[in-house]
Amino acid sequence: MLANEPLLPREFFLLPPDLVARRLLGARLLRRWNGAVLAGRIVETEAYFGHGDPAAHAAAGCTARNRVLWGEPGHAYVYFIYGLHCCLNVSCEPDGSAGCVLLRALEPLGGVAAMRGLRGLGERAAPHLVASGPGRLCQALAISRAGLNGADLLDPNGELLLAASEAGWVPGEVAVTPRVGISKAADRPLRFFLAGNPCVSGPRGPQLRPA
DNA sequence: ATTACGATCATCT
DNA sequence: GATGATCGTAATC
Repeated sequence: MLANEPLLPREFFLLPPDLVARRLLGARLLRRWNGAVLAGRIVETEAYFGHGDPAAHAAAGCTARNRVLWGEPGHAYVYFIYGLHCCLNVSCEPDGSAGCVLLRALEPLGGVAAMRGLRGLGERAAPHLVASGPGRLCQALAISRAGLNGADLLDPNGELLLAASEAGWVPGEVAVTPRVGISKAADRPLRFFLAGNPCVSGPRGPQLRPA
């Protein structure tokens, strides 16, 4: 059951988004769906700051779309983009600050057949096609704005939550690059991923120094 | 391997 | 009215 998983503590998300993004690598995202549990390891993240970050949605100030960013940390900010995709963020920083972390890719761990189905992939599709990329991640876990935007990811009874990595799991090297797909502040090194993991999306280099 | 483009719509100017 | 934290397909090198 999901309720037995060791969830991340709320304090984990009080830190600035770059630190949270870095530390979220290796953690697991769990989704209760249709009586099954879909699970994946977070292998790629991006940090967006609540202040001084023109690429962040929070730069527009508090609006109807992004208001969850200003609330309690550890909640889901889900938004619709390019007319057909959703992206999932985790709010961080204390109440009143709007930092967040975009979850960009998962390594599938459980419920993989269901995830392939949600993605419209064949049974033989490679794992790295299942949830690598923010839009693919949401499709693979049946995450949409309706229902999950604003959800508390630290509620053991919730449908979507963040669990610690397995006991004994050891993170490998972390790589850092500029963020993907943005036009403003495109030079800041705020994308983090597990070096060498095949489920990472997008460019894998050149890498900057590990944090 | 790399580049280009269309899909499609909520949100903001 | 323009833009966008993307993806899949197609074309070209």
